[in-house]
Amino acid sequence: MKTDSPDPEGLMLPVPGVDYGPLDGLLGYALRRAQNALYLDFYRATAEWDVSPQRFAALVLIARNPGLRQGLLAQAMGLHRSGALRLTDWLTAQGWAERRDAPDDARAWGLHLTPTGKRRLAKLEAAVAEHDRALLAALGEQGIALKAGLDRLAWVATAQSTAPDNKHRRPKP
Amino acid sequence: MKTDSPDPEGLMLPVPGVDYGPLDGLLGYALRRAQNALYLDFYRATAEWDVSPQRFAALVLIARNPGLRQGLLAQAMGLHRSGALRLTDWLTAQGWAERRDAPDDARAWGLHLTPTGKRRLAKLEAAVAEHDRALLAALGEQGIALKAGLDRLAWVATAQSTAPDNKHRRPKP
DNA sequence: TATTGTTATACTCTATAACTATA
DNA sequence: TATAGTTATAGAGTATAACAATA
Repeated sequence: MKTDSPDPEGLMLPVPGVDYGPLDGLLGYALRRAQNALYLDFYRATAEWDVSPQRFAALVLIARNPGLRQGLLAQAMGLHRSGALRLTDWLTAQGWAERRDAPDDARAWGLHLTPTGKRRLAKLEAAVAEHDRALLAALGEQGIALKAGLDRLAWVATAQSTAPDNKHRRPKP
Repeated sequence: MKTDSPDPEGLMLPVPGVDYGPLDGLLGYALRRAQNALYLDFYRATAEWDVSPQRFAALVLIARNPGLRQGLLAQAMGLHRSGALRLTDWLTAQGWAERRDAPDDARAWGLHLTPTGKRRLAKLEAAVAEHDRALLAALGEQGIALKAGLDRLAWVATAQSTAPDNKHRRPKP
Protein backbone atom coordinates (compact mmCIF):
# COMPACT_ATOMS: atom_id res chain seq x y z
CA MET A 1 0.00 0.00 0.00
CA LYS A 2 0.93 3.58 -0.52
CA THR A 3 1.56 5.69 2.52
CA ASP A 4 -0.48 8.87 2.41
CA SER A 5 1.27 11.78 0.80
CA PRO A 6 0.42 15.25 2.09
CA ASP A 7 -2.41 16.79 0.11
CA PRO A 8 -2.24 20.37 -1.21
CA GLU A 9 -4.46 21.63 1.54
CA GLY A 10 -5.82 25.06 2.14
CA LEU A 11 -6.80 26.10 -1.36
CA MET A 12 -10.47 26.97 -1.13
CA LEU A 13 -11.15 26.56 -4.82
CA PRO A 14 -14.67 26.31 -6.22
CA VAL A 15 -15.30 22.64 -6.95
CA PRO A 16 -16.97 21.98 -10.30
CA GLY A 17 -20.29 20.23 -9.93
CA VAL A 18 -20.85 21.48 -6.39
CA ASP A 19 -23.72 23.89 -5.87
CA TYR A 20 -22.70 26.68 -3.51
CA GLY A 21 -26.23 28.05 -3.19
CA PRO A 22 -26.38 31.40 -1.45
CA LEU A 23 -22.68 31.33 -0.51
CA ASP A 24 -21.60 32.71 -3.87
CA GLY A 25 -23.66 35.81 -3.26
CA LEU A 26 -22.59 36.56 0.30
CA LEU A 27 -20.14 39.32 1.06
CA GLY A 28 -18.87 37.35 4.03
CA TYR A 29 -18.11 34.27 1.97
CA ALA A 30 -16.35 36.31 -0.71
CA LEU A 31 -14.28 37.84 2.05
CA ARG A 32 -13.33 34.43 3.40
CA ARG A 33 -12.35 33.13 -0.01
CA ALA A 34 -10.25 36.20 -0.69
CA GLN A 35 -8.53 35.99 2.67
CA ASN A 36 -7.83 32.32 2.22
CA ALA A 37 -6.16 32.96 -1.13
CA LEU A 38 -4.25 35.96 0.13
CA TYR A 39 -3.06 34.10 3.20
CA LEU A 40 -1.56 31.32 1.11
CA ASP A 41 0.01 33.82 -1.25
CA PHE A 42 1.50 35.76 1.67
CA TYR A 43 3.20 32.59 2.85
CA ARG A 44 4.59 31.92 -0.58
CA ALA A 45 5.93 35.45 -0.92
CA THR A 46 7.56 35.48 2.53
CA ALA A 47 8.60 31.84 2.75
CA GLU A 48 12.20 32.47 3.73
CA TRP A 49 11.27 34.40 6.88
CA ASP A 50 8.74 31.92 8.22
CA VAL A 51 6.59 34.63 9.77
CA SER A 52 2.79 34.49 9.77
CA PRO A 53 0.75 37.54 8.77
CA GLN A 54 -0.14 38.09 12.40
CA ARG A 55 3.46 37.95 13.55
CA PHE A 56 4.41 40.29 10.77
CA ALA A 57 1.84 42.77 12.04
CA ALA A 58 3.25 42.48 15.55
CA LEU A 59 6.76 43.13 14.28
CA VAL A 60 5.67 46.24 12.44
CA LEU A 61 3.84 47.55 15.49
CA ILE A 62 6.86 47.03 17.71
CA ALA A 63 9.17 48.59 15.12
CA ARG A 64 7.06 51.71 14.75
CA ASN A 65 6.31 52.02 18.45
CA PRO A 66 9.51 51.21 20.32
CA GLY A 67 8.81 50.45 23.94
CA LEU A 68 5.28 49.25 23.16
CA ARG A 69 3.64 47.47 26.10
CA GLN A 70 2.43 43.90 25.69
CA GLY A 71 -1.02 45.01 26.73
CA LEU A 72 -1.20 47.62 24.01
CA LEU A 73 0.03 45.12 21.48
CA ALA A 74 -2.79 42.80 22.55
CA GLN A 75 -5.33 45.58 22.22
CA ALA A 76 -4.12 46.62 18.78
CA MET A 77 -4.30 43.05 17.55
CA GLY A 78 -7.58 42.04 19.16
CA LEU A 79 -5.89 39.52 21.44
CA HIS A 80 -6.09 38.61 25.08
CA ARG A 81 -3.11 39.57 27.27
CA SER A 82 -2.07 35.95 27.41
CA GLY A 83 -2.09 35.82 23.63
CA ALA A 84 0.25 38.79 23.42
CA LEU A 85 2.49 37.02 25.90
CA ARG A 86 2.77 33.92 23.70
CA LEU A 87 3.33 36.08 20.66
CA THR A 88 6.07 38.02 22.43
CA ASP A 89 7.64 34.81 23.68
CA TRP A 90 7.90 33.58 20.11
CA LEU A 91 9.30 36.84 18.79
CA THR A 92 11.97 36.93 21.48
CA ALA A 93 12.81 33.24 21.13
CA GLN A 94 13.38 33.75 17.40
CA GLY A 95 15.59 36.74 18.01
CA TRP A 96 13.24 39.26 16.44
CA ALA A 97 12.39 41.26 19.54
CA GLU A 98 13.31 41.72 23.19
CA ARG A 99 11.66 42.79 26.40
CA ARG A 100 13.22 45.72 28.21
CA ASP A 101 12.12 47.31 31.44
CA ALA A 102 9.59 50.04 30.90
CA PRO A 103 11.04 53.29 32.26
CA ASP A 104 7.87 54.56 33.92
CA ASP A 105 6.14 51.39 35.13
CA ALA A 106 7.97 48.60 36.90
CA ARG A 107 5.18 46.12 36.12
CA ALA A 108 5.42 46.53 32.40
CA TRP A 109 7.78 45.61 29.61
CA GLY A 110 8.75 47.83 26.77
CA LEU A 111 9.03 45.82 23.56
CA HIS A 112 11.84 46.54 21.12
CA LEU A 113 13.22 44.94 18.02
CA THR A 114 16.70 43.53 18.28
CA PRO A 115 19.31 44.88 15.86
CA THR A 116 18.98 41.61 13.95
CA GLY A 117 15.21 41.99 14.00
CA LYS A 118 15.47 45.46 12.54
CA ARG A 119 17.67 44.26 9.73
CA ARG A 120 15.49 41.29 8.94
CA LEU A 121 12.27 43.30 9.15
CA ALA A 122 13.53 45.83 6.62
CA LYS A 123 13.79 43.07 4.04
CA LEU A 124 10.60 41.36 5.10
CA GLU A 125 8.67 44.62 4.89
CA ALA A 126 10.01 45.14 1.41
CA ALA A 127 8.90 41.66 0.38
CA VAL A 128 5.43 42.22 1.82
CA ALA A 129 5.14 45.61 0.16
CA GLU A 130 6.18 44.09 -3.13
CA HIS A 131 3.65 41.30 -2.69
CA ASP A 132 0.93 43.85 -2.06
CA ARG A 133 1.98 45.94 -5.02
CA ALA A 134 1.79 42.91 -7.29
CA LEU A 135 -1.75 42.24 -6.13
CA LEU A 136 -2.81 45.84 -6.58
CA ALA A 137 -1.20 45.91 -10.00
CA ALA A 138 -3.11 42.79 -11.03
CA LEU A 139 -6.34 44.36 -9.80
CA GLY A 140 -5.80 47.63 -11.61
CA GLU A 141 -8.02 50.47 -10.56
CA GLN A 142 -10.35 47.98 -8.95
CA GLY A 143 -7.65 47.54 -6.34
CA ILE A 144 -7.88 51.07 -4.98
CA ALA A 145 -11.64 50.82 -4.72
CA LEU A 146 -11.31 47.45 -3.05
CA LYS A 147 -8.97 48.78 -0.40
CA ALA A 148 -11.33 51.66 0.33
CA GLY A 149 -14.29 49.30 0.43
CA LEU A 150 -12.56 47.00 2.90
CA ASP A 151 -11.67 49.86 5.22
CA ARG A 152 -15.26 51.00 5.17
CA LEU A 153 -16.60 47.46 5.65
CA ALA A 154 -14.51 47.02 8.78
CA TRP A 155 -15.96 50.23 10.10
CA VAL A 156 -19.55 49.38 9.17
CA ALA A 157 -19.45 45.85 10.56
CA THR A 158 -17.94 47.12 13.80
CA ALA A 159 -20.59 49.81 14.09
CA GLN A 160 -23.24 47.19 13.47
CA SER A 161 -22.05 44.76 16.10
CA THR A 162 -21.36 47.41 18.72
CA ALA A 163 -24.58 49.33 18.21
CA PRO A 164 -26.22 49.99 21.61
CA ASP A 165 -29.35 47.99 20.79
CA ASN A 166 -27.44 44.88 19.81
CA LYS A 167 -26.64 42.15 22.27
CA HIS A 168 -22.96 41.44 22.44
CA ARG A 169 -22.15 37.79 22.14
CA ARG A 170 -18.59 36.83 21.76
CA PRO A 171 -17.82 33.56 19.98
CA LYS A 172 -17.65 30.64 22.43
CA PRO A 173 -16.83 32.32 25.72
CA MET B 1 -8.06 41.99 44.86
CA LYS B 2 -10.36 41.81 41.97
CA THR B 3 -10.61 38.55 40.10
CA ASP B 4 -10.14 39.10 36.40
CA SER B 5 -13.28 39.77 34.45
CA PRO B 6 -13.39 38.58 30.86
CA ASP B 7 -12.17 41.31 28.52
CA PRO B 8 -14.09 42.26 25.37
CA GLU B 9 -11.63 40.39 23.17
CA GLY B 10 -11.48 40.05 19.46
CA LEU B 11 -12.26 43.62 18.38
CA MET B 12 -9.31 44.65 16.26
CA LEU B 13 -9.87 48.36 16.65
CA PRO B 14 -7.24 50.92 15.74
CA VAL B 15 -5.63 52.06 18.98
CA PRO B 16 -5.13 55.83 19.22
CA GLY B 17 -1.51 56.79 19.63
CA VAL B 18 -0.21 53.60 18.03
CA ASP B 19 1.59 53.97 14.72
CA TYR B 20 0.55 51.21 12.32
CA GLY B 21 3.21 52.07 9.79
CA PRO B 22 2.75 50.29 6.47
CA LEU B 23 -0.08 48.12 7.80
CA ASP B 24 -2.70 50.77 7.14
CA GLY B 25 -1.81 50.75 3.47
CA LEU B 26 -1.74 47.01 2.89
CA LEU B 27 -4.56 45.24 1.14
CA GLY B 28 -3.92 42.17 3.22
CA TYR B 29 -4.21 44.00 6.52
CA ALA B 30 -7.39 45.75 5.42
CA LEU B 31 -8.77 42.35 4.53
CA ARG B 32 -7.88 40.98 7.95
CA ARG B 33 -9.47 43.89 9.76
CA ALA B 34 -12.62 43.59 7.68
CA GLN B 35 -12.87 39.86 8.23
CA ASN B 36 -12.33 40.26 11.94
CA ALA B 37 -15.18 42.75 12.18
CA LEU B 38 -17.46 40.71 9.94
CA TYR B 39 -16.76 37.54 11.89
CA LEU B 40 -17.81 39.14 15.16
CA ASP B 41 -20.89 40.62 13.54
CA PHE B 42 -21.83 37.26 12.06
CA TYR B 43 -21.75 35.74 15.52
CA ARG B 44 -23.94 38.49 16.88
CA ALA B 45 -26.47 38.11 14.10
CA THR B 46 -26.68 34.32 14.38
CA ALA B 47 -26.20 33.96 18.12
CA GLU B 48 -29.21 31.73 18.71
CA TRP B 49 -27.94 29.01 16.36
CA ASP B 50 -24.41 28.83 17.69
CA VAL B 51 -22.94 27.99 14.30
CA SER B 52 -19.63 29.38 13.07
CA PRO B 53 -19.30 30.85 9.59
CA GLN B 54 -17.44 27.75 8.50
CA ARG B 55 -20.06 25.38 9.83
CA PHE B 56 -22.71 27.48 8.18
CA ALA B 57 -20.93 27.05 4.86
CA ALA B 58 -20.78 23.29 5.39
CA LEU B 59 -24.49 23.17 6.11
CA VAL B 60 -25.31 25.07 2.95
CA LEU B 61 -23.10 22.81 0.87
CA ILE B 62 -24.74 19.69 2.26
CA ALA B 63 -28.21 21.15 1.82
CA ARG B 64 -27.61 22.06 -1.83
CA ASN B 65 -25.75 18.85 -2.65
CA PRO B 66 -27.57 16.02 -0.88
CA GLY B 67 -25.40 12.94 -0.65
CA LEU B 68 -22.21 15.01 -0.75
CA ARG B 69 -19.10 12.99 0.13
CA GLN B 70 -16.95 14.05 3.05
CA GLY B 71 -13.99 14.26 0.75
CA LEU B 72 -15.72 16.66 -1.59
CA LEU B 73 -16.82 18.75 1.37
CA ALA B 74 -13.19 18.93 2.44
CA GLN B 75 -12.08 19.96 -1.02
CA ALA B 76 -14.72 22.65 -1.33
CA MET B 77 -13.76 24.09 2.02
CA GLY B 78 -10.00 23.85 1.68
CA LEU B 79 -9.73 21.31 4.49
CA HIS B 80 -7.92 18.05 5.00
CA ARG B 81 -10.02 14.86 5.02
CA SER B 82 -9.59 14.64 8.76
CA GLY B 83 -10.92 18.16 9.13
CA ALA B 84 -14.05 17.31 7.23
CA LEU B 85 -14.46 14.32 9.51
CA ARG B 86 -14.41 16.48 12.64
CA LEU B 87 -16.74 18.96 11.03
CA THR B 88 -19.17 16.21 10.07
CA ASP B 89 -18.92 14.70 13.54
CA TRP B 90 -19.99 18.00 15.02
CA LEU B 91 -22.84 18.51 12.57
CA THR B 92 -24.22 15.03 13.24
CA ALA B 93 -23.74 15.31 17.01
CA GLN B 94 -25.77 18.53 16.99
CA GLY B 95 -28.54 16.97 14.94
CA TRP B 96 -27.96 19.12 11.86
CA ALA B 97 -26.82 16.38 9.49
CA GLU B 98 -26.46 12.63 9.14
CA ARG B 99 -24.25 10.15 7.34
CA ARG B 100 -25.97 7.71 5.04
CA ASP B 101 -24.42 4.98 2.96
CA ALA B 102 -23.41 6.18 -0.47
CA PRO B 103 -25.35 4.14 -3.02
CA ASP B 104 -22.46 3.61 -5.44
CA ASP B 105 -19.41 3.32 -3.19
CA ALA B 106 -19.31 1.26 -0.04
CA ARG B 107 -16.29 3.18 1.29
CA ALA B 108 -18.02 6.53 1.22
CA TRP B 109 -20.72 8.34 3.10
CA GLY B 110 -23.40 10.50 1.58
CA LEU B 111 -24.07 13.54 3.76
CA HIS B 112 -27.63 14.75 4.26
CA LEU B 113 -29.37 17.26 6.46
CA THR B 114 -31.79 15.86 8.98
CA PRO B 115 -35.39 17.09 8.81
CA THR B 116 -34.61 19.20 11.87
CA GLY B 117 -31.50 20.48 10.19
CA LYS B 118 -33.45 21.53 7.14
CA ARG B 119 -35.95 23.42 9.23
CA ARG B 120 -33.28 25.14 11.28
CA LEU B 121 -31.15 25.96 8.27
CA ALA B 122 -34.03 27.70 6.53
CA LYS B 123 -34.21 30.19 9.37
CA LEU B 124 -30.47 30.46 9.77
CA GLU B 125 -30.03 31.13 6.06
CA ALA B 126 -32.62 33.87 6.30
CA ALA B 127 -30.78 35.45 9.22
CA VAL B 128 -27.47 35.30 7.38
CA ALA B 129 -29.01 36.75 4.23
CA GLU B 130 -30.54 39.54 6.27
CA HIS B 131 -27.21 40.20 7.94
CA ASP B 132 -25.52 40.41 4.56
CA ARG B 133 -28.24 42.68 3.20
CA ALA B 134 -27.78 45.04 6.14
CA LEU B 135 -24.07 45.27 5.43
CA LEU B 136 -24.58 45.85 1.74
CA ALA B 137 -27.22 48.46 2.49
CA ALA B 138 -24.82 50.29 4.80
CA LEU B 139 -22.15 50.20 2.12
CA GLY B 140 -24.41 51.50 -0.62
CA GLU B 141 -23.13 51.16 -4.13
CA GLN B 142 -19.64 50.63 -2.73
CA GLY B 143 -20.92 47.25 -1.56
CA ILE B 144 -21.49 45.85 -5.05
CA ALA B 145 -18.04 46.95 -6.16
CA LEU B 146 -16.53 45.49 -3.02
CA LYS B 147 -18.11 42.11 -3.63
CA ALA B 148 -16.84 42.09 -7.21
CA GLY B 149 -13.40 43.19 -6.07
CA LEU B 150 -13.20 40.41 -3.50
CA ASP B 151 -14.18 37.77 -6.02
CA ARG B 152 -11.51 39.02 -8.32
CA LEU B 153 -8.91 39.26 -5.56
CA ALA B 154 -9.46 35.63 -4.62
CA TRP B 155 -8.88 34.73 -8.23
CA VAL B 156 -5.81 36.91 -8.64
CA ALA B 157 -4.14 35.78 -5.43
CA THR B 158 -4.76 32.15 -6.31
CA ALA B 159 -3.30 32.64 -9.76
CA GLN B 160 -0.29 34.32 -8.20
CA SER B 161 0.45 31.57 -5.71
CA THR B 162 -0.17 28.73 -8.13
CA ALA B 163 1.76 30.24 -11.02
CA PRO B 164 4.15 27.63 -12.48
CA ASP B 165 7.28 29.65 -11.68
CA ASN B 166 6.40 30.04 -8.03
CA LYS B 167 7.55 27.58 -5.42
CA HIS B 168 4.67 26.15 -3.47
CA ARG B 169 5.17 26.38 0.23
CA ARG B 170 2.30 25.54 2.40
CA PRO B 171 2.16 27.16 5.86
CA LYS B 172 3.93 24.95 8.42
CA PRO B 173 3.77 21.52 6.90
C1' DT C 1 -8.73 48.40 44.24
C1' DA C 2 -7.04 48.25 39.43
C1' DT C 3 -3.54 47.10 36.14
C1' DT C 4 0.59 44.48 33.93
C1' DG C 5 2.24 40.52 33.07
C1' DT C 6 2.63 35.60 34.25
C1' DT C 7 1.44 30.64 34.94
C1' DA C 8 -1.40 26.81 34.25
C1' DT C 9 -4.89 24.92 31.77
C1' DA C 10 -8.26 23.90 28.23
C1' DC C 11 -10.59 24.07 23.96
C1' DT C 12 -10.81 24.74 18.90
C1' DC C 13 -8.96 24.17 14.55
C1' DT C 14 -6.35 21.75 11.47
C1' DA C 15 -2.50 19.18 10.07
C1' DT C 16 0.34 14.50 9.62
C1' DA C 17 0.80 9.58 9.74
C1' DA C 18 -0.70 5.13 9.89
C1' DC C 19 -4.59 2.19 9.54
C1' DT C 20 -9.17 -0.27 7.40
C1' DA C 21 -12.16 -1.39 3.96
C1' DT C 22 -13.21 -1.03 -0.18
C1' DA C 23 -12.24 -0.05 -5.35
C1' DT D 1 -2.16 0.35 -6.18
C1' DA D 2 -5.35 4.14 -5.19
C1' DT D 3 -9.22 6.09 -2.70
C1' DA D 4 -12.79 7.13 1.37
C1' DG D 5 -12.93 7.46 5.69
C1' DT D 6 -11.03 6.68 10.36
C1' DT D 7 -7.96 6.89 14.44
C1' DA D 8 -4.39 8.84 17.11
C1' DT D 9 -1.58 12.52 17.82
C1' DA D 10 0.56 17.01 17.56
C1' DG D 11 0.93 21.82 16.89
C1' DA D 12 -0.92 26.44 16.37
C1' DG D 13 -3.90 29.80 18.22
C1' DT D 14 -6.49 31.81 21.74
C1' DA D 15 -9.36 31.78 25.65
C1' DT D 16 -10.22 31.53 31.09
C1' DA D 17 -8.77 31.70 35.86
C1' DA D 18 -5.89 32.57 39.54
C1' DC D 19 -1.73 34.78 40.96
C1' DA D 20 2.38 38.32 42.05
C1' DA D 21 4.17 42.62 41.75
C1' DT D 22 3.24 47.21 41.26
C1' DA D 23 0.30 51.31 40.75
